[in-house]
Amino acid sequence: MRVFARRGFHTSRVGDIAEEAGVAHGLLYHYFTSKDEVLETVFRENWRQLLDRFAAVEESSGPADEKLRGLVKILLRTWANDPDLVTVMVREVGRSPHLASQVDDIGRGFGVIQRVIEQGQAEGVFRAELDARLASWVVYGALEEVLTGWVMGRLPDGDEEVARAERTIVDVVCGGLARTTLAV
Amino acid sequence: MRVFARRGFHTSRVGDIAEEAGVAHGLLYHYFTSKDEVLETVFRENWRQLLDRFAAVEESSGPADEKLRGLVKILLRTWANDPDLVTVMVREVGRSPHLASQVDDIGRGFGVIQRVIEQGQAEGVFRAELDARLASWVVYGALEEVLTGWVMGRLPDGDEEVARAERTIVDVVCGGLARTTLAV
DNA sequence: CCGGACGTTGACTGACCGTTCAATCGCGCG
DNA sequence: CGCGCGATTGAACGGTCAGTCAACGTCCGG
Repeated sequence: MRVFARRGFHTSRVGDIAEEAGVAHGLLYHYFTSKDEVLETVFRENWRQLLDRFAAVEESSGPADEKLRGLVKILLRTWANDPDLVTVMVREVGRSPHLASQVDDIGRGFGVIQRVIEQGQAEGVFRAELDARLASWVVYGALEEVLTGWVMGRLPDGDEEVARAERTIVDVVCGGLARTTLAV
Repeated sequence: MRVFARRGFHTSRVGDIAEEAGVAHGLLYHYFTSKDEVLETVFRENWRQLLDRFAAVEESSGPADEKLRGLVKILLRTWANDPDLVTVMVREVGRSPHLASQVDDIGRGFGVIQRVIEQGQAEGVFRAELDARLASWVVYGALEEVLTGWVMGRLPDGDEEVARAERTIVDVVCGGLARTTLAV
């Protein structure tokens, strides 16, 4: 019943959504009260999955930098699996006046990143003088921008590219947070 | 004549823009052929300024990490000076089907960052094994996300905050790119 | 075979908004 | 003073689109 959503951007009209789903647009209003609710549902459902995977990484044992790598992987792999979905999430999520619940959910994502960073600081792996909250935004921003680049077709796509991006982001971010980096 | 633009987001209606400018909405069409052209003009004009300042930094003498710090400063200071403008740039620039010229201009911005990074690699200040192009996206993404956080009111604003953000971003980014980071 | 409950449809509506344009203003020049 | 022309206005238009609703199909239980 939500199959229709995982394809396509949500800048589209109600008619498009319905067509994608193979039903008349009127039918949408039996399941959702408004177009916005469709988007919200899709977003929430998928973001929740992402949060679950984030939580799993956070709760796993291991050093903070490995966890951070795990978080990066999750986001990039999601892209590889379902570009259209990522398009929606990245483009619509950072958007304007959305419901408080969505903001909360997004905040939870940042919270995970922030806590991992703080853990790293406590362990002495990451520099303690950095503002963990800001750093989490930096990390997320880096990820989102690369995803956006793919979505917009302005960065080359492909499996190797995803792997390369994963390496680059992890290197920069972990290196930047790290208390010490060995010269190569 | 463009005073009207530096206030407010461009998700607004033509009427709003005109009202902001203190003229009747019909008058807009003596100066611009369409609403989109207004946006494009505002964007181009301001982005050009930003590019000029970027270029100045790039051409200045000095180590790459200092230049990078300079670029970060430019973007964050722009925010401090004119939040509304940044709102427009950040929110509308990453957007979908815009003119090729705009894409080119944006690309030029990334180009500057990329070249500074490459310079750093050539100088041995930055790790050479990183993909400079991807890294430039990472850097820009980090900046944009923090700006977005301010725009959305989800990160605390204020002069000290801007300064703190500048430090955090520079630390993470330069540290991450750096060949060696000294333990603190 | 009937009835009604539920799923489904798509023509229709009402509002919004970008764009047009005929009418008006006001300023400078002869 | 008055003519003319660019600047300016805002009512009207047309298209688009989210949301409504009355009608129709289908399926099942009695």
